[in-house]
Amino acid sequence: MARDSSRESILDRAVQMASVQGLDGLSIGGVAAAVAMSKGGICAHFPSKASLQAAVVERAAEIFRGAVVDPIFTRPPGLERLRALTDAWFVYLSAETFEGGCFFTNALLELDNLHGVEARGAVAGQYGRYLDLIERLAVEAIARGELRADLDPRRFAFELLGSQLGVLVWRGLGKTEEGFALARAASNDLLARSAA
Amino acid sequence: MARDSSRESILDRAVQMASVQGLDGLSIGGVAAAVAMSKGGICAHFPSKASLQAAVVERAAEIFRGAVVDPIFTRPPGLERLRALTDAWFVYLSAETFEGGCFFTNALLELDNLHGVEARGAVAGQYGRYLDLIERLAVEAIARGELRADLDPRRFAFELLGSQLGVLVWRGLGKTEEGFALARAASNDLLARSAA
DNA sequence: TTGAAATACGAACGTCCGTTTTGTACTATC
DNA sequence: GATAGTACAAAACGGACGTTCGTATTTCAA
Repeated sequence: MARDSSRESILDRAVQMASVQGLDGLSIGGVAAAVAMSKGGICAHFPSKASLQAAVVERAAEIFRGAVVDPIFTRPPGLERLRALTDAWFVYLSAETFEGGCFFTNALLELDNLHGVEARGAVAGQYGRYLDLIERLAVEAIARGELRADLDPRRFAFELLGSQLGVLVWRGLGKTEEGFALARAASNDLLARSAA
Repeated sequence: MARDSSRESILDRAVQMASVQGLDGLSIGGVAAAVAMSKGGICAHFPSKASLQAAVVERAAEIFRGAVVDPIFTRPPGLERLRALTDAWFVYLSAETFEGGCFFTNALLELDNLHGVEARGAVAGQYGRYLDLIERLAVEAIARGELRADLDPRRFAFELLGSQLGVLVWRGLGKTEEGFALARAASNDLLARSAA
């Protein structure tokens, strides 16, 4: 098997497993069994577990960007692009892009106290970029006069994220559909009362 | 050492460790070292890891009730009691009642895909009870005419929880104080626009 | 003082972990 | 067709895991 395709297939599987078991709970032996390889074969591509974790976070970021971030830039800037982001996130979750739900929220809350895991910084960095993106979209919508001028874009991002986090909790309770309904209602309400 | 005091000291330490490392990441050897006992000594009190996890969840629930739930019933029912709950939750988190943040949110998102862990149901049950409590407090406030009659108490609980979840994410990003400020603002805004 | 129960230690079991080393197919180049 | 290099398997390493068991210590009642 060609080097790159093998590496990619390992990574794709490892990302899914990490989203379920956690980034720290990921095991080389488990990944090896899942892709029908030996542990040694995995270690040939990733010299250490930490390097595998780092590559998994980077791959998960690519998947997230491809599913949620990149598509919205085909839409016109401002409120419409902001709405596209919220829609894309709900699709991203309901489509089970990651088997374990939201890879980055899981990883952030798993690792936030584990100072020994190298990938922790990368996860926090990706998460921060996502929140900055929401904030930036809000700023654009304000500048275009589509959202209230006195709106705090940081708080807007906080509240929008809150709806998404709520879905994840409802999902953990086995009430995913109710969670989506509540989150859509909350998001729409947030946008409505933020409108200029 | 007396049986009960030993068991309690093991549990108290195990709860803190589980809030940091995760309920699944908890190890008997680690707990043993933390309380300066042998692994065998731990196993004498908890015949299996699953039984330790179950006891940890139950102990964590007691701690949570003691810190957040019970105190609010000294306040008059309705809006005041509801405000007391939000305040108590912020204190509960900022006081690091659990070293790892919010034990139950961590555990819920850790275990929601791990169907093999027995404690998963107990965690979800406790979480559901908390959300039901918020909803019930909202219903009472509505009945007393303090919150809008057309308010959906379930959505109110969803949005209030969203603020609390947001703090946990901000905490994971190393911006705990900003998270508290945003959450307080969001919670106050939620209460203001829900007022009758 | 003796006997029994409670309590915890310490060693060992088998399994899985991450990692390293060795062996072996295949592939491409000369 | 010999050679070099890649891609992976297989096995072994020390260590940590959960669990079990035998034994020592303590506690208390008879």
